[in-house]
Amino acid sequence: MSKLLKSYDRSRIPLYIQVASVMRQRIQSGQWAPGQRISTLEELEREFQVARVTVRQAIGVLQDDGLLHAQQGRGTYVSDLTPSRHWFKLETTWDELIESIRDNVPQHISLEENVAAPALQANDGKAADAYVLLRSVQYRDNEPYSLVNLHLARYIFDLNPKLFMRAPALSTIAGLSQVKVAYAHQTLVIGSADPETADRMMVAIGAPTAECHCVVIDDTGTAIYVADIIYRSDCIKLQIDLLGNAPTPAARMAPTEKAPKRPKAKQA
Amino acid sequence: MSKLLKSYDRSRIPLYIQVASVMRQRIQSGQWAPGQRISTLEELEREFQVARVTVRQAIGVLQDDGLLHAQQGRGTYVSDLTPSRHWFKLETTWDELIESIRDNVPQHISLEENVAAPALQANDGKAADAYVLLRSVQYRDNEPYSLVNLHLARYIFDLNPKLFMRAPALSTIAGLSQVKVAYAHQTLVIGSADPETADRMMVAIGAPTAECHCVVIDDTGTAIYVADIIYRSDCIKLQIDLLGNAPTPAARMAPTEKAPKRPKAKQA
DNA sequence: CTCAATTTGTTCGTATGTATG
DNA sequence: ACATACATACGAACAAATTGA
Repeated sequence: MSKLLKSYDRSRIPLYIQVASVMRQRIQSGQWAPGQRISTLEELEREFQVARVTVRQAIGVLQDDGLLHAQQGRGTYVSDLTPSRHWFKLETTWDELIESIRDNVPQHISLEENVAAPALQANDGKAADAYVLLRSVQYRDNEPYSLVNLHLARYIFDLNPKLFMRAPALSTIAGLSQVKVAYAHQTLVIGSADPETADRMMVAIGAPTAECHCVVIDDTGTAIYVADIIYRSDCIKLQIDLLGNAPTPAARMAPTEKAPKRPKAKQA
Repeated sequence: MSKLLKSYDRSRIPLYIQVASVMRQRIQSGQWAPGQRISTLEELEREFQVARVTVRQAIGVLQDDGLLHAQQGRGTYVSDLTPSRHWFKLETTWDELIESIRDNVPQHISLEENVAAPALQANDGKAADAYVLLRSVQYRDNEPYSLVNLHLARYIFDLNPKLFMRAPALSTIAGLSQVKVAYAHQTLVIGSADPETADRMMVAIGAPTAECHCVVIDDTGTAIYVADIIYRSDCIKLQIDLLGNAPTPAARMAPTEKAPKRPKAKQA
């Protein structure tokens, strides 16, 4: 261990992983541009206060990921085509949210008919008499990006069970004229993947996740929709318009007159 | 390595750390309640498909953190007083944001007078002629929770340099009658701590962070305030009101007399 | 009180991974 | 590339504390 292990030992994570993590960040943020030659091993040794071999291990990790390639006698270069992270935009207003998920096709894992009420937080309203639990995985480009645990009030689900199994529940609710949505909110915290999540999201156990708790409350103050959604952290981006007058195109042009548009299937 | 290394080897992070990470999550989420006896070593071995010693190492980590205590012959228990995470609420509307940071005292690191323009993203407007760079750390209960890199348009800073050094820049801008705020937005992604961030935030290198990019654009389309803020991930909570009619108490009951009256745009 | 069942604690041997100089 | 030291992980066996019958 180096003499300057100051902030390293706050973590029990292998040094070369930590170094690789920082270098990955620099590449993804553009601080190290595609095609650019990065610092020499000696410079990196000094910067990170680690042994030469440790730096090389870190570089090895990023080479495996295709982000770097080292060449003897020349130096180490950032790959020309660093795959830009494809951000999945998490919308922050009802209309945009409905619009953005309209064509999603949930890949259902299970449907449990008689389940306990979901864990409700402050301002989540009161629990309905009965819930069904819908569990699903969301895909994009055949890659899983979120795991959904949805508690749906039983009587809401019964209004159109088939549609709830086929289309995003939120869109379906928005299209049900019998349902009066009074409040809707979500909270987001950063967590880490448990074994099941890790398995389904194809990430490591303990990898960072965004945990979203989304609740819809009807005009009787009942929480009719309680979704706990776990997103992979590496594909999530929130965009928050602080003044509510964003000049973005589209977004809310069409008043969601009608129900979900019969989602077209994307993946198998 | 066990034969069932299925999702483990997606990460090169030590197994016992991964296991500890999952158990910590269960405690913090309340799935393992305070005072409760957790599964036996044998059960945990089976669940995580790891050796006994590995489970014990994970438990050791959480014992060091004061979250668990094991007793020979009895079992392993969750501590009675698991310190509930005190969330720092990240507001999502202009008025609430201003209000929430009003009394913050930034702990300045540096002020650079002649710096290059900040990296601007889509919809961030055009760059000002000159910027100053203000770097600071935010504290709460003497614990650092965020690192701020603020690019402030030079001419804005010059309007009241002393105040900008003393109070949160956003509040200051909101109180400047000369400044017309046209748009304001922020984006949030999940990242990982580089060495400097790790050092200042007192977390491990590579620990997950919330990276917030907050931009204020004036009526000439110039980005006058560009803040890149890195939060510790374990103290951040976003609360998003999807319909904009949240029945939350307080928050805005007191008509913040001095606050900016200008931007009041809000959808019904 | 003793016994047996349960549960955590300890140790050994081995193999591989991590980090230094 | 090498020699060294220490960390990680496995499986298995055994020891020690607790509990309740």
